[in-house]
Amino acid sequence: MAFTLRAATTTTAMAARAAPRGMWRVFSTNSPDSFNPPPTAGTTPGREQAPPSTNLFVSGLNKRTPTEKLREAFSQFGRVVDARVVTDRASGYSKGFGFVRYATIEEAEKGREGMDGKFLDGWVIFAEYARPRPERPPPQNNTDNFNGGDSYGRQRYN
DNA sequence: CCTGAGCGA
Repeated sequence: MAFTLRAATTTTAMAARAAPRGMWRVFSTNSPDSFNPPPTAGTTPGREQAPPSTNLFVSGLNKRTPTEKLREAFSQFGRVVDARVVTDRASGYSKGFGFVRYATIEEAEKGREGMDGKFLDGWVIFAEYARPRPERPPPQNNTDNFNGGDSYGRQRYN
């Protein structure tokens, strides 16, 4: 009577290393009893979404995801005119988010609905409309910037 | 080389 010693193989954590850590942040958004939505604070300036445009803001990117990877990922839903992963100019590393510009707003909408919440390089990405932003930092001390001296950007406050 | 909310040189 000899029992075959079958070692309880270490079948632990077999998928724990197959997914990045940021993956679980999506599933950990449950509040047991702390369900208290602020009744008086329904609008948070800054967190609101931007109006539909051809420009998309993609966040949640893997910091190692290159621009071309972002482009070809969004190209499945439309014609990407321009794609860019924002990288820090000082170090050159990605900041974890980027921008994708489609040819039309229709394609941008399909791309947003098609890529929002999807996986890219093992990370759940979020796609939303990018806010209109000045191509240049806010006016500070432009003493020689009257109205016709736009030598850097084309967008002005008029 | 970084590990995570975020809107770009």
